Amino acid sequence: MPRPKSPLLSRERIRDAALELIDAEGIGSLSMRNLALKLDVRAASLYSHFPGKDAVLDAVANLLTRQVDTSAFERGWREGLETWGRSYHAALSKHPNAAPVVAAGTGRREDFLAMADAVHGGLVRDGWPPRYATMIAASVKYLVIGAATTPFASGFADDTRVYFERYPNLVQAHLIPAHAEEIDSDSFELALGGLIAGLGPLHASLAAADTAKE
Amino acid sequence: MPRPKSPLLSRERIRDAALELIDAEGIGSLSMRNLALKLDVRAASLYSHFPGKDAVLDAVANLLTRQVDTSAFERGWREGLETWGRSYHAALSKHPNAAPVVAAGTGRREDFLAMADAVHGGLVRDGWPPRYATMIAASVKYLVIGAATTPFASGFADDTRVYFERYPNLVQAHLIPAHAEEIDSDSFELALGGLIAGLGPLHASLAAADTAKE
DNA sequence: CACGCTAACCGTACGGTGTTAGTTTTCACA
DNA sequence: TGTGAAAACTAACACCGTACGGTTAGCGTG
Repeated sequence: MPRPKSPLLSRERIRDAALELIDAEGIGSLSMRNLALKLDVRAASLYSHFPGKDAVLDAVANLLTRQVDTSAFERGWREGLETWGRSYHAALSKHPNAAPVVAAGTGRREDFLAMADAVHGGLVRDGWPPRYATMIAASVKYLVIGAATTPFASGFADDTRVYFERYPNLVQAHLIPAHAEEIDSDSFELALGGLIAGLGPLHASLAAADTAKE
Repeated sequence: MPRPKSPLLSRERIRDAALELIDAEGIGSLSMRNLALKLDVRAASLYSHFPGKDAVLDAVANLLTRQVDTSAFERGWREGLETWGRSYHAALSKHPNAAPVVAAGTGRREDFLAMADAVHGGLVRDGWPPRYATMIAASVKYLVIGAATTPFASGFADDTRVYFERYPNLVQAHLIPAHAEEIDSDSFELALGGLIAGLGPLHASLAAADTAKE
């Protein structure tokens, strides 16, 4: 089949199908042939819309990144960080199989940079020195990426009894795979809350030093 | 060549060569053929020592995991978490290309479970309820994995000027790629310190509640 | 000592991967 | 009305993980 009367594909259709495939069957079964199959098309046709597989994955990552909310810095750095971290975490939790895609190549992707820029600006506007803003944004990103790519739920889900006999300390809390997802979100909340609480005194002391200087 | 007089390969030699290859050329160029080439051998021979590529990667991950220090919980949960987090972070920082390998399949690998068990035990022994121990261990793991898999340094190293014009807030702190590595380790330290500081009051209040109960 | 089994290497091949080249047809525009 | 770009195709390349079978060295046992 040569060029069709109306286009069968578009960047959006391809990108959405890729995300669906990743969600449904995992990143391992996202191949160009497989993706094309889902779109009733041959693999080579995809290259009319994307330069390669990496570009398709970038589009997926950008789609997810764009769902992140960086608007709350207007209400202060704590609110900003909390909202940013939570929405970032939520966006990745909705698509756990796609999390590694988002984690890869963060520094190169357009929409990630826009997000990072907004966060950095929000922190600096509320009194954090630029260098600290960089480090704090990185810290929260670490939490989000770590939580999304190595969730508790992805760990010991099956046949717990077998190997847990050898790890007596783990048995206590981990015997309930059903609660794994809850543990994941609670852990992230604890970490984010703890980090923000821990940064409070630092912010205060930096502000005091700033005032003393004037 | 049939069976040689003295074995050319061993699990250790293969595992070490794999790590060297990952360090030198990235995980993308670790193929069974490539690995065999480095060992002056054909790819099929590797299957006499490992059931498959995944097993080789597991061996690499276990090797790195075994370098992590979980002994400091004897001196309290703060010392324990700090030492654990730092040594974990250091082990992965020494092999940044291998970090995703360690991040994958944490809940299934033998040596990771042993580490998790030690950490969980250390936290519980110092007064954290099991459920909190689980969440705190997960939090620090998030930081380590996040920092190792999406380091600042892996981001915008090249051609900064080009795209940074569009992200005014980022320009401030990021123009010095040479400092990227320093920013990475400082960010991790800030996050770990902040998290531990933030957890202090929680530990105190839990201990108080525990005392009140008795 | 001789037998036979297993271990460790090899060559080959199968199905799957990302990607490219070249072909055909349709659409949009000069 | 012609022309070139766009969007689909078929076919092929190089590479991947891995399975199969063949060959021989080493070792335990009668």
